[in-house]
Amino acid sequence: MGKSWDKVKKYEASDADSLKLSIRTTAPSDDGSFGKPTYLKQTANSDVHHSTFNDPNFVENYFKSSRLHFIGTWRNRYQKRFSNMLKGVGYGKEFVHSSSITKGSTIIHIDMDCFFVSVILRKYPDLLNEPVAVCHSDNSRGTAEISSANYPAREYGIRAGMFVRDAKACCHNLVVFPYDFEAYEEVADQFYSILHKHCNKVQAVSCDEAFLDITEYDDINPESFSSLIRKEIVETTKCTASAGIAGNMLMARLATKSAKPNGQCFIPPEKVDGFLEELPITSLPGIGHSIGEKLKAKELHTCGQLRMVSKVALHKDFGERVGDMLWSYCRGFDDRKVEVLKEAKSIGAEVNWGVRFQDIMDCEHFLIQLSKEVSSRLKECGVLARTVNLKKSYFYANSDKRRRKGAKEPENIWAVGTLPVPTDDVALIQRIVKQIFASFHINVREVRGVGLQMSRLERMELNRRAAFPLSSFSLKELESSILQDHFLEPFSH
DNA sequence: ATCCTCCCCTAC
DNA sequence: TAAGGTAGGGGAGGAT
Ligand SMILES: Nc1ccn([C@H]2C[C@H](O)[C@@H](COP(=O)(O)OP(=O)(O)OP(=O)(O)O)O2)c(=O)n1
Ligand SMILES: [Mg+2]
Ligand SMILES: [Mg+2]
Repeated sequence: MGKSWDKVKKYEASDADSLKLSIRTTAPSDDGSFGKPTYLKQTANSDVHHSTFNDPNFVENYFKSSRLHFIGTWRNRYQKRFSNMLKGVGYGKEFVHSSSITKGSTIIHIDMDCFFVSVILRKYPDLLNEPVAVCHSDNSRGTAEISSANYPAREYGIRAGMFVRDAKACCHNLVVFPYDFEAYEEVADQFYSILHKHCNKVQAVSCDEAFLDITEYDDINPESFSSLIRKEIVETTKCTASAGIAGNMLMARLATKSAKPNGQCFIPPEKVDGFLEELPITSLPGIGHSIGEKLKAKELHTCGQLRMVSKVALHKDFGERVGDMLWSYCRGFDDRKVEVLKEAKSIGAEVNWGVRFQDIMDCEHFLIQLSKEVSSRLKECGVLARTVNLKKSYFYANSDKRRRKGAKEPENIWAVGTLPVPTDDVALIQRIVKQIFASFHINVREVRGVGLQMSRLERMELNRRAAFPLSSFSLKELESSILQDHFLEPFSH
């Protein structure tokens, strides 16, 4: 608590006057727009086309178009839709089936091939062997991100996350389609219906990807079983999936990648070492850019090379858990269990695109939208939260210096408030959020992103909500107990 | 030792 | 034009 507070304080001390002024200042009165809603104003801060400036319903509309929001919120929709299938099955730890002791586990990992592209190409089968991507923009100078590229496109080096202009530079003939989130949702439903029909231990990784634990299915052949499932998926969805079969989740996942597209791969225990020997360490799940660079700096590239490094040395360089992971994964060891259900620890929403505030009113309007979003997500999950975290309120500190340096990295500021009672009430959340934001004392014109996260979650049915309805606490009471959490104290005015 | 806070990292 | 969200794991370093 102390640390984050220091940050707020420090910022205020370094730029106190202009910031205080900007908070007190409403819209400039000399442009004739005073009193108009911001989205009708023309101002110098409206330098993005679609932004909080010209859309009073920005959060909702933005989320409707955001692929990352679609991916990020998919799990909640899945858990609701498949709650029947998920309830009865335990948390994966409860008991060890006898066959896993005698012959080890059998895990299938299954993942749709170039998912977003496959879904749209159902309507354009002629393009199946042409380079195709899904992206918001088809502008060959655009900076929209490629979401998914099919395998012909990947031959040109096109990858998810690339700017469309770079993808077009790789392949002049790249065909770009827009998103169709409803269709992805539908296909994902069909995909999971099939998986749950065939297996009772399904761990959903994402809308196009899952682990199946078939250890208990003694009398089936894993490869035929996997084939059968893939066949049913392609017949039902008209999209192909690839699968990996192995003795643990790690090897099954790596097997899938090697089998793509539209294939499957079984890695028996005796083939594990050979499979890993030349595999780049960066292909291991959990090893991304940062750890990959560290390893590269040590001239470590393949899993085979990594095996030469002692566990002690890995602990020293990467910490205990990451060190253990590297040591185990490069040997093909992985003792994670397929887990059907995991309880959420936090629920939040954030926007870091198109955020442009002219004045404090815009900011508050935006915070109300975010609060509504989070409140309704808490309700959907049947969960109440005690901690409000107005986090990652990005802004360019002291604009000029930073921007001229070309440093696009925004700085963060955040503060936490703890409620005396867990809540999902939108009015209460709004109130607290507004207070926290007011305490930031930042120039709202510099804000480029806002996030609201709630944690310390409690399941609704375990909570004695009926006995203590929110209305039995006055807002004043709640606010004073939040103040005791002393994140507002130093700025109380 | 263990926990907590404030981050960074990773994956889709 | 363009939609850079979401959630969990875990490390460093300090508090207990
Ligand atoms: N950076 C990313 C990664 C993924 N996705 C979306 C689009 C993908 O179609 C979907 C599934 O992600 P995958 O990692 O499974 O990628 P694909 O299914 O597209 O390709 P692959 O055949 O490698 O699985 O998630 C995205 O929008 N942005
Ligand atoms: Mg996929
Ligand atoms: Mg996937």
